[in-house]
Amino acid sequence: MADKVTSQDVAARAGVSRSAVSRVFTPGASVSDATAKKVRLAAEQLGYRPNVLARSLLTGRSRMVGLVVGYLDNHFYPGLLEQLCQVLDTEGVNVLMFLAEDAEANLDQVVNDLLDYQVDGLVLASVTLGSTLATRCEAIGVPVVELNRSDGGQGLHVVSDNEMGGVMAVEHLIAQGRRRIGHIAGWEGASTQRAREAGALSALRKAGLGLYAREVGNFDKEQARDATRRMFNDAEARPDAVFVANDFMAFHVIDVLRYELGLTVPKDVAVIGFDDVPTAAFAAYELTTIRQDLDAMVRHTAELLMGRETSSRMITPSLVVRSTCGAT
Amino acid sequence: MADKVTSQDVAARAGVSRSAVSRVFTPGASVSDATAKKVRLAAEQLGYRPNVLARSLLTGRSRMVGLVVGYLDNHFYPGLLEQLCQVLDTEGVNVLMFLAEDAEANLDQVVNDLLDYQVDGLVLASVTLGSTLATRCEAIGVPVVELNRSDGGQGLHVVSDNEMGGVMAVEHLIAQGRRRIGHIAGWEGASTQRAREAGALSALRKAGLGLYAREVGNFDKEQARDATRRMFNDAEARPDAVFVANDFMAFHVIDVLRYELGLTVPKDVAVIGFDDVPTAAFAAYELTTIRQDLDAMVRHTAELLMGRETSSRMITPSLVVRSTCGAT
DNA sequence: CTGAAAGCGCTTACAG
DNA sequence: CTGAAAGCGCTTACAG
Repeated sequence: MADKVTSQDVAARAGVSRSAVSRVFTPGASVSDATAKKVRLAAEQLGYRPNVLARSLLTGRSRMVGLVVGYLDNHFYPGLLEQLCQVLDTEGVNVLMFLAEDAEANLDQVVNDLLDYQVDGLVLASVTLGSTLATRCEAIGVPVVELNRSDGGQGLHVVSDNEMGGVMAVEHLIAQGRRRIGHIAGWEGASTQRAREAGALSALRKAGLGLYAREVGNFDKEQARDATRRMFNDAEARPDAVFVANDFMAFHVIDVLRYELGLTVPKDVAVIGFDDVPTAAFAAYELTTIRQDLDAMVRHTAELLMGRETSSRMITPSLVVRSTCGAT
Repeated sequence: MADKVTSQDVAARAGVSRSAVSRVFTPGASVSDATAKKVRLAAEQLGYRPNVLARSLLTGRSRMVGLVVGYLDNHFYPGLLEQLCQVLDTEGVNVLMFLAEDAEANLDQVVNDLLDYQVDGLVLASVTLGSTLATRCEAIGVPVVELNRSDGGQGLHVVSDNEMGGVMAVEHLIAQGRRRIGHIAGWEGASTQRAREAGALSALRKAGLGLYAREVGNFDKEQARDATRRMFNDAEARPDAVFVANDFMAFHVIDVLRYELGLTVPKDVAVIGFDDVPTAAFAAYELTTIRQDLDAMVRHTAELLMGRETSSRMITPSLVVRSTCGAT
């Protein structure tokens, strides 16, 4: 194992000081062309690359952002991760990943770990920070942005206008002639869930309707299936439409409706989801859904992290019509 | 913004030296209970946490591993990422993410970036490193393991026995009575593709058959769809089965077969995929496939990174029978 | 433009 | 068990 080559080595070979070497690798520092040339040559020959960690110790900036995400099963999150990596890459910052499986449970532990790495910022996808830690992050000047969650009224958050999305979903169902509209909810602790449902309820109210049925799927595969079974077990009085709180659950809802209960979508029951993950466009589903503008969400998140923006934002979602909500 | 609290601050408050503070936070160092207690109390009160970056400078270990992955659309990779994060977390190491969209193109750049962060190891999921960089990584003692790719005969790699998988796939098709077997290939530059196809061919040969049709889908959604259209455009002479190089393409192949060409799966044509991603189990697909043992792959990768294992490994895949390959 | 010096926050032999 | 000292690899005022 070769010795690590340091700025000292490069300096020696180039016949300059370490300061000079450092300047050559610091954009905007003042070095003569001659010096720069000598240094770059020596660095090249030696295979020298600055140690980012050592630099961070001095500058106080690590050029890393911590991302904590609850789970990756819902393809919304890999998409988010992908976009975030790309956008941050253009800023020269990397993503330090953290999976908080049991979500809120050990989140404080996770965030502390991340903070120990001196991350320049934190993005919490679908998880919410306790106020103690939030205060601490603020104290040490680390911006934390909640993405797709907006519980703490305090901190920064970037979310879709989920309530508007709920309204759009139900209005579409009603426009298609549906009247017996059910809702399969996600985790009720999530602000996204509450807002989506609130929107749905207000659209129903406006139409002089109420929620025809309601079950909780907790954003979980099996629970969504069970919720569907319960909601449709009375063949006489079943809903003619269901607004599912996210696409991930909607696929399972459709599978149960079609392959277990023998119902036809959309003829017997219309289904609408939320997110517009890639699978929603698959011919086997052709899921009508409320699209979250991931691009705008991630872009604003990056601006917040970079400190070029300082306020939370609500992103406007849009209706994507596919075949699962055809007219009766 | 509060001043950062350092080990010096804690030492002062606890009335000990910085060395003592350091030892308290170094597992296995010798400190008296009394000292430890005083230090922990002071640290607690001050909200002190060791700076991992500073520590890394000394120890030469950053406790970060770089992961570069080509894309996340294929759900195989988010799954892999998830498992890797979990397993490495138990070792106290974090994952520094990097997306190499245009794959092999700027990979060297990406790897250099990662190396600048002093990562303790590198895992390349489905991408392959140029030999120059590979040598450099070896020189500086950074293990690099190729996961789900095994081109460089040199370095460490962890892959499924893809050839065996190809054999299993075709043997299953034959056992179901299929004889006109087509193959929709992935990217031919990938070792995984070549091995899977080689296995398929050898199983066909053994049965006295040849490949009935072949098209290239390049592991891409649209290309897979086009490949399917080309392969099935002659209604008289179409294959009665198709082995698709991965599940991600297989879903699109099935969609085209069913919804564009009006064929029935498996009655008209049997389909078998590779990977066993979660969507394969969805009722809308019920895709028969060759499962890669992600758990074993990730576990071995971690062992290699930790230096507890030193040799490459081939993991045995398994056949998962679902309804897309029913008998004729 | 350039170098000597101090210092980022921590760890680790070395004495005691 | 404990502290003083040196040092990890780099950057940044400060003089020149």
